[in-house]
Parts: sequence; structure tokens; C-alpha cells
Amino acid sequence: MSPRQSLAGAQRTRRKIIDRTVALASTEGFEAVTLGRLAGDLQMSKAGVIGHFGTMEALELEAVARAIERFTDAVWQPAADKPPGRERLAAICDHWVRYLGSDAYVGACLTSAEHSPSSTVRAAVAEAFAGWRALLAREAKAALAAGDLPDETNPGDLAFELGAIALATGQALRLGLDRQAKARARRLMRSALAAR
Amino acid sequence: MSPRQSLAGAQRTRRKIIDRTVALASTEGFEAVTLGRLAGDLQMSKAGVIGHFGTMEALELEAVARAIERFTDAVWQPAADKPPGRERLAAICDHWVRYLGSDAYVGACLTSAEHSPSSTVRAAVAEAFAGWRALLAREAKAALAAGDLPDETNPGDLAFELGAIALATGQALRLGLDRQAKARARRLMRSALAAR
DNA sequence: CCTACCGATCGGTAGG
DNA sequence: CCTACCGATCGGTAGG
Repeated sequence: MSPRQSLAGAQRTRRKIIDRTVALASTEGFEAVTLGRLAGDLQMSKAGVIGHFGTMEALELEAVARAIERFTDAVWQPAADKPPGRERLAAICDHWVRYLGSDAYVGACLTSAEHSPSSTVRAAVAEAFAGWRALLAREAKAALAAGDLPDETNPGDLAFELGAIALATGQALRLGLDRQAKARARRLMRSALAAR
Repeated sequence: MSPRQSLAGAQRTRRKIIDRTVALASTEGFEAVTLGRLAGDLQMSKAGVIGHFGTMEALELEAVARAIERFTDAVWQPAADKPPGRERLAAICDHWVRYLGSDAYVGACLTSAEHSPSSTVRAAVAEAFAGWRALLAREAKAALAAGDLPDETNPGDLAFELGAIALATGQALRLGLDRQAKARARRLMRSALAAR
């Protein structure tokens, strides 16, 4: 570890810092992410950590972006090749529930960032949730047009409901509220996608 | 304001501190609640504030209890006189959605406490959510026994779903995600209580 | 990437 | 209930 690293080396370090931030924020919330804590975990000086980002707010923003990327990779990507509509929606729900229970789950990172003192961070989180909900609503609309959902289905409501189930499942798993949470999520999502 | 107040005066002060904590935690999260901030807001010394509780953790626990009390007063109490079952469940949902959009709403206080460094605080929050969900499940069971819900209804799933909708609605209102959130919540809760 | 340092603020205590 | 103070830690900077 030389004091002046190569560009590639610096980028590797940078990535390590972001990944550690996401991991910490996911289990303990962003309140637990401090310069001192990161430096200790990564065996670096505080200056070495913050030097890559300038401010903690900038690091937090990068961590939020990384968490969104992880979510997309785990939930959207595996379903993206399916035809739009009900089938893709079902695949999304399937991977979503799996993701919620996996070690890779970093959803708590985003829900904790909701309370960030930085309005920029809060806006990034809000946009992520809104964007994802919009995508779900588009899929619901496509499914509706294809006749795969009952005529009276409200695409926005359906998107809202799927998001609500996922949010509550994440909370239940984090707090240890309900060992059946994942099974409930699967049943409720399936039921939401079925006729009423 | 005498240095040594009467017992009644001290209790009034104590309550003011707790109420201010709940208010702060509801809008900015518990991370934003510090001794210095409370002292400034209440025009007291830090020692005067913390003296009533001993530690910040104890104050946080009282604030969580107070938030639960407020929720119960706003959502359960107005429905408590209804007969158990579907009618009471519907009344609860009605007041619940109203509460989510009201100034009195302190739900964010509880969701922010989920990430508390204190396991005691986290346990108190978990118990509150679990207890409320259990109450809802009991109501659903009563409604089912009375024939007010379809035979295939899973009371636990129904309770989970209602909680999920409320959680997502609170998030949407806080983050300004969806101006229709309250209307969606009403529709989705009503639909959950109807036949499938 | 480090050491050395900064002012500000944290929760909390002593003593009255 | 206050003043006065404590050690620890916060995010961040200077300089190399």
C-alpha cells in the first residue's frame, strides 16, 4: 500500500469505501456511518477515506446510487428479458421477494436515508422509489392492455400495493416481526396480480 | 421558573421534553434529537433536560411509548366501541388513513427508531408493530367467524397487508412521492376487506 | 495515501 | 432547575 496509488488502485479503494458504507447503512442505518468507523473498518486514516469524496454527503449519495444499482441488478435485470406485462410483473415480484430475504439486501440503506439531514440525499431516495413505482405502473398498464388483468385494475394502485408489501416485508425481516413475512409477501403479491 | 420546581411543575416539564422529542423525531428522525437541540428548543440547559431521564436512551424509550399512545388514541380509541369484526376493522382503517395525513401523525418517529443503536428501543418498536398487527389479525378472525369475510381469508395476511399499505402511505406522504397516496390507501384497504 | 491538527458538538457529571 | 466542566468523537483541512 503506497501513499500515492495508481488510478486503478484509487478507484478500487473508492469502491471499497462505498460498498462498506452501503453494508453499514443497510444493517445499522446511515447514522452509524461515520468517518472514524469507516476508517477503522477499512484500516485507513479518516483523511484517506474522505479524500475520495470531499464530504460525507457526497459519499452518502454515492452509496444510495450503489444501493439502487444493486436492487436493479437483483430484481429488474433477471426479469428484463420477459415480455412486458403480467409475466414480467410476476417475474419481478418473484425476484423481489427472494432479494428481500437475501444477504445482498440493502433496502434498509435506502429507508434509513429517508431521514438524512441532507435534502439532496432525501431527494435521491424519493426519486428512486418514485421511478421504480412508475416502472411497475407501466408494466401493470401493459398487462391491462393485454387483457392479463381485470378491467377495473388501477395500475397506479397495483404498483403502490406491490411496493407496500415489499416495504413491510423488509421491515418485518429487519425487526424479526414475522417469520412468515416472505411467504405472506409471495401470497399477497400473487393475489394482487390475480383477478379480484 | 424557579430552580427547584414543584413535583407537578417538574412533571409538566418532563412531558414537554417528551413531546418535543416525539415531534422532532417524527419530522427529522431520532438522529436529529440531541441534548443540545432539545435544550435550545425548550430554552433549558442540557443538564435540565437530561436530568429528568438520566440517559438519552431512556428519553427515547419514553418518546416511543408516547408515540404509540398517540397512535392508539387516534386510530384504535374511536373504533373501540364498534362491535368486533369487519365493522370495527373498517372503522380502524378509516381513522388510520385520516391519521396518516394529519398533523398529529408521529409514525415517522417509530420508523426512525427502527435504526436506533439501542436494542431496547428497537425491541420496543418491534413489539409495538407486532402487537398492533396481532390486534388486526384478531379482528380479522372475528370478522371471518361472523361470515363477514370470504372463507379463504388468511387473517394474518390481511393484517400484514393493512399494515403494509399504511407503512407505504406514511412513506409516500413524508417523501412527497404520490399526492394520491391517501386515496390509494383508502381504496386498497377497502379492497382488502372485501371479497376476492 | 498519511500524520497532525482544527473547532464544534456529542452525552453526561459534579456540585449547588 | 442552573453553571461549569469532562473526555470522546464528529466532519474536515493543511501539508506533505
